[in-house]
Amino acid sequence: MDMDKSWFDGMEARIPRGEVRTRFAPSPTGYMHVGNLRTALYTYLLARHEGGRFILRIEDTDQGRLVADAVDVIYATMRRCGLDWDEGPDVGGPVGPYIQTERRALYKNYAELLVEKGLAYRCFCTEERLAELHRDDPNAKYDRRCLSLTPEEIQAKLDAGEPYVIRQRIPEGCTTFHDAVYGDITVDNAELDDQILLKSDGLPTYNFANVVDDHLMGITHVVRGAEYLPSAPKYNLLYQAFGWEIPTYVHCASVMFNDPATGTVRKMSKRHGDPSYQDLVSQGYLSQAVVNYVALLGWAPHGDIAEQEFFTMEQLIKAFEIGGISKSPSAFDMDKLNYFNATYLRELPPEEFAREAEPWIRRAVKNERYDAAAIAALLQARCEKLSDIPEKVDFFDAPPEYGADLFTNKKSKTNPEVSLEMLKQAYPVLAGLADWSQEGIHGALVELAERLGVKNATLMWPLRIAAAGKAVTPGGAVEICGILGKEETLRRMERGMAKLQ
RNA sequence: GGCCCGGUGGUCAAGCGGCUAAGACACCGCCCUUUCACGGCGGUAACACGGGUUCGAUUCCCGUCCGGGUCACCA
Repeated sequence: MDMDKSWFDGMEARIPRGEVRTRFAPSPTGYMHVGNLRTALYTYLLARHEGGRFILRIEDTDQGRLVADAVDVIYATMRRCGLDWDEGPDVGGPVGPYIQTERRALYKNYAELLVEKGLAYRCFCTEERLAELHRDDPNAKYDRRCLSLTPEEIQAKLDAGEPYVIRQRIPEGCTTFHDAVYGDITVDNAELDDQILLKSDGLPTYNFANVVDDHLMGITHVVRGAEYLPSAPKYNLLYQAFGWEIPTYVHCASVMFNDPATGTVRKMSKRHGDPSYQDLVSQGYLSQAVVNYVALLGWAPHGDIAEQEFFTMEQLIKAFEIGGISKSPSAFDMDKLNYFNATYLRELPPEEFAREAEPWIRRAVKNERYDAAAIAALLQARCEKLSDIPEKVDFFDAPPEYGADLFTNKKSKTNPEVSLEMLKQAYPVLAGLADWSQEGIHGALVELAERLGVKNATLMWPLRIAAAGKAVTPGGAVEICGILGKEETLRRMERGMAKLQ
């Protein structure tokens, strides 16, 4: 079993030292969970805060779950969120390749190394036998049958071409694992299974690939979800087996989903239809808003900025500290995301908001005569997300059928009779108006209201109802009429008056 | 079920032995107003429970309860 170990020295020599290095290591599933996004963000922020490097690694060792173009989804998501990486599959780097399937020979070498040291062993048990074991006792761990195979028996099976996996031999005793957020966690090794390191297809399991890659890539801080906490002690055992330095682990509590429909809270999952990052974007949420909100889900700033909620990426980088990460799970709250999104939307320069809003406006307003930018101006303070838009502006193209009862509004002191009178008075004024700008319309109407001795609302309400046919509209009578144009406004007023005759 | 982790208002959360226990979202009220929003002002609402430790516990320890996570040739 003499093997050439020159590869080992070669790999070890490439490991970068002396800088903080973090990595985001998603598996390409085709979408990004909000929880994953948060992990990516924290990982990124930690590296940037420390002036270190942020690495992207693709964990595609599950051949049964390959999804086409999934890597592109990861790239696109991270770019849109402002998470730029220093090393990765596309940009390369000193410790590549950065895709696990392109590193397969490596894992095998390292697994064999452990076998040689007596810290791992080949297991020829079939999946059927393992299933049987499990059937007898659902909680059963592997019974180590293959641990007692003699060298001759092993060689014979190897020669016969029997498939096998490589398992780590878990020693007796207890293992204490240290986490930067949770502190020391100790478990009895008896709780741990002789975990599989190398699968029978020659690819590594997640746990093994993680340790090997994190080591070889010089990762100093591993940020990941708290769902990995129970298996974390196994990592120590692996690092110890290799004699490698253990990186700093930073576990983050999971993101739960607060479902307003059912009023229940549960772990966020695609399966339940909980929104992924892509879903949010397609619903008209801004990436910066999502990133800002998600940053605060499980982390809080400290010191004199403890009350700050709105952060640019630069500010997050400056403020981010491991000490601010919380230990308890937090619920993703749509209401709060809406608040963040609405705020970001409102703070956009009007032209930029108009650009974002136009496609959504045009879903409902096909008539090009109606100016999208003018409509957008009405919308900016009135929507929480872009997808709110179409239903708010549908009346421009098609005023709905409405009843005369809409003309009654107590606060505006209107009823059908008053409304008819107001429309009759306003009609000639507007018909004769030369300046059909919002200023012009506003001036003429305010003047008319004064002349008639009624409050502005008494005149404006019936006009707005006639123009839009809806009780609630973005913008008031002046703005709506301005966009509709004189001709269409007068036509709708006629229709309104007809209803009131 | 075993093991691991957690528990401040409905939600996100500050607090890290001594506070009238911040702030934000949501909710309610008032103001502004050309409907609705935006904006401004104000309000309701919390330390899961029981033992310790201490002059003093939301803060430290233990138990209970509750919640979550994890027990794959998936990551």
